[in-house]
Amino acid sequence: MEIDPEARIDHGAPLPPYRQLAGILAARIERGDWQPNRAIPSESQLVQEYGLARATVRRAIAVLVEQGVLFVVPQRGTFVKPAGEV
Amino acid sequence: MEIDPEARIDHGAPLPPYRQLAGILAARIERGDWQPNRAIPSESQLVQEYGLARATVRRAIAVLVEQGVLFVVPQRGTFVKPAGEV
DNA sequence: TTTCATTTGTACGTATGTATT
DNA sequence: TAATACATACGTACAAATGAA
Repeated sequence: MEIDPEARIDHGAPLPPYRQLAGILAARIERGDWQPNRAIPSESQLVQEYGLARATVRRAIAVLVEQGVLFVVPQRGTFVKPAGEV
Repeated sequence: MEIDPEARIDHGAPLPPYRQLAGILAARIERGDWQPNRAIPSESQLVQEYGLARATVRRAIAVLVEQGVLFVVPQRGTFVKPAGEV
């Protein structure tokens, strides 16, 4: 997919921000920013880091959960899903 | 699941509105309010009919799309998915 | 035990974009 | 030229559960 983990959100791009963020986060996981079973930054932190609304951040996370890249534990955080099973 | 297709949204119930609506719409489809390949009411109409925010209505629809009960055609409407395949 | 901050879950209202009719 | 309908995004608010102080 060739996504730069250092990329910023481009509100003028054809790809909507929530998909851009999903790609960026996936690239950062791929690169090793966060290990399996470790939490990624909270939604609030991602909101500040990427300058997006929380709803947009949540949507990006939903995409990755759908893809099996992340899993969410209510009231605890969002974690990187281990490769083959748990 | 025994859901009354005539039910209204109860904001005090444990089940969140978006899930209540998903159940109600599923019950109405089951009952035959809308036939396969026919459009259900637009999001705006459902917003008015059930007194919910559009985001909530969309979420309920997303649940049914996920379950294979409905399918969305952008700019055209939301349709009842035929039973076995298309 | 109580309090407080953190984090995700849910919902509201509004605005703009895009494609179809 | 509108009107319609879905797509996306913003900001705000409150609830519930967790964990630390």
